[in-house]
Amino acid sequence: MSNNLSDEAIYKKILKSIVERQLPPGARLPEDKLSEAFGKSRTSIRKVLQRLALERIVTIAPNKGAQVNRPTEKEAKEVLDSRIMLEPILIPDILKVWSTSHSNHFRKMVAAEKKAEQEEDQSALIQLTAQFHYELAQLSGNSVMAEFIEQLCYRSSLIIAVFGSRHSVSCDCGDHDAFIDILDKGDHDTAQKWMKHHLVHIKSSLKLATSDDHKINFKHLFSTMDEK
Amino acid sequence: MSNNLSDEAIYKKILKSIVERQLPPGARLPEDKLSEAFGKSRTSIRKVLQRLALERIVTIAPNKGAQVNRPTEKEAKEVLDSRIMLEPILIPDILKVWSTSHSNHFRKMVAAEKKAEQEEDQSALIQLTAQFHYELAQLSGNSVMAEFIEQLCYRSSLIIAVFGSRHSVSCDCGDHDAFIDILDKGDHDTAQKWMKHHLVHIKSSLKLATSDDHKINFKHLFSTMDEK
DNA sequence: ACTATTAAAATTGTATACAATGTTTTGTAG
DNA sequence: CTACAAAACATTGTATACAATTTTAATAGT
Repeated sequence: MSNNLSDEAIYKKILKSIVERQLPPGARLPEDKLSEAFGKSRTSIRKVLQRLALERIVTIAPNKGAQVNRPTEKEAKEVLDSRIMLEPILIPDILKVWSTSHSNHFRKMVAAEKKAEQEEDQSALIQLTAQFHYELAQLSGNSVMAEFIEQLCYRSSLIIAVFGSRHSVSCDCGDHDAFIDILDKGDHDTAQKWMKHHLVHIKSSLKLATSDDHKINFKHLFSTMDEK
Repeated sequence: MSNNLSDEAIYKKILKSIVERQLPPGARLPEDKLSEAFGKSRTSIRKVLQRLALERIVTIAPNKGAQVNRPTEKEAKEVLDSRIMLEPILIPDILKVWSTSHSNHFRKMVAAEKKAEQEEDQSALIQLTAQFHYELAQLSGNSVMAEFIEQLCYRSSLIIAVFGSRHSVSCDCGDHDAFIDILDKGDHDTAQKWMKHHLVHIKSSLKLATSDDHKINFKHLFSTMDEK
């Protein structure tokens, strides 16, 4: 493998592999192996892993090293709730700069999403779906907010990997086209409502335990198990 | 100095010094000196500095090392705009859990703010003002949002250090008392409006250059300078 | 065959060494 | 005295060494 990668390049490669689930939640990330794989010393790798840990993509346990973060239900709920709060607010600022060239750009992205869906290229689909959301956020002109949302999108990818049903991803993209239509019309209110519904839909597609599930009924569980 | 500090403890000490302006924007943070001061190797110090850099408290220029971030006007505007967008949204969730004990806790904090103001303890005042905002955010129950706001509060401290007028901080705290009254009444709408106004007021107290200032009129500048 | 204990291997935590780069000082010429 | 050049110094970048810890494997006893 190419031997002359910057820390930033290594960061992006690892992040991509995680977001696209080549490295699934729970996967261990030993410094040695990564060091060897990228042809750089452990020092550089540690730096990258620590960054990923601060971004909550990876967890580092003392003396046990890094592994891909396996989000809890609490985290899943909080991240999705955050997106539901934030992404709609940015729409007025997005519409202020929205132009035909933006419209074309995002339509191309949706086309790529559909292609990935048809070809069952899960990796590309996940990547493109997240990209749609954070590139949109960038249009708001507030890079502080945009970066925060970008981070939430990456975290969402992990959340869907853990709690998503089989349709959590693909359901998602079919709608993006309709959303661009709304933006083209310049309809603030409808666009905000659409975005909120879109994200609520993603959240509700997650298999989050209801409060009842916390008290597992062992009697019921084991009385029915010997039937199969 | 005590020799057995964890990385987290070092992080907090440096952050505190920056937020309270013992280390002002632009101050250099040489690894050697910090290493010596904390009695730990450069490795630990670097880790802490890199974390602070990701949080935008510090900037690291390649081969030049770390210095306390000196926010640009763009950054100042974006951080304050973000707070104006976010902090009011959390108020409904805060009110859901708001209780007498919370009320008492925050009133104590305001009392401490007033005391710091009287005693002209600038450091304590800055710290308490930020704390008021992010402890409030924590009450929302969404720790993802709360952490983000905490970070924005720390960054705001740097922004006020650079662009603040002399009253940017003290003006700020006189009002916090009135805000608790509103929360006690449980008035969603007024509380949200108050918070928005409060933050807009802080933003407008900053000495941000207007667009005209970008083209400096040197002729005018130097023709009037010899008068004094 | 199974568990507990111990030894071996692998992995992370921390310090340090040295190279690469940047900054300051010193010295010299004009 | 100033401007420029060169050397001395200081600082960061990266790799590596070794200690501390965890994980895995092997062994012994029931």
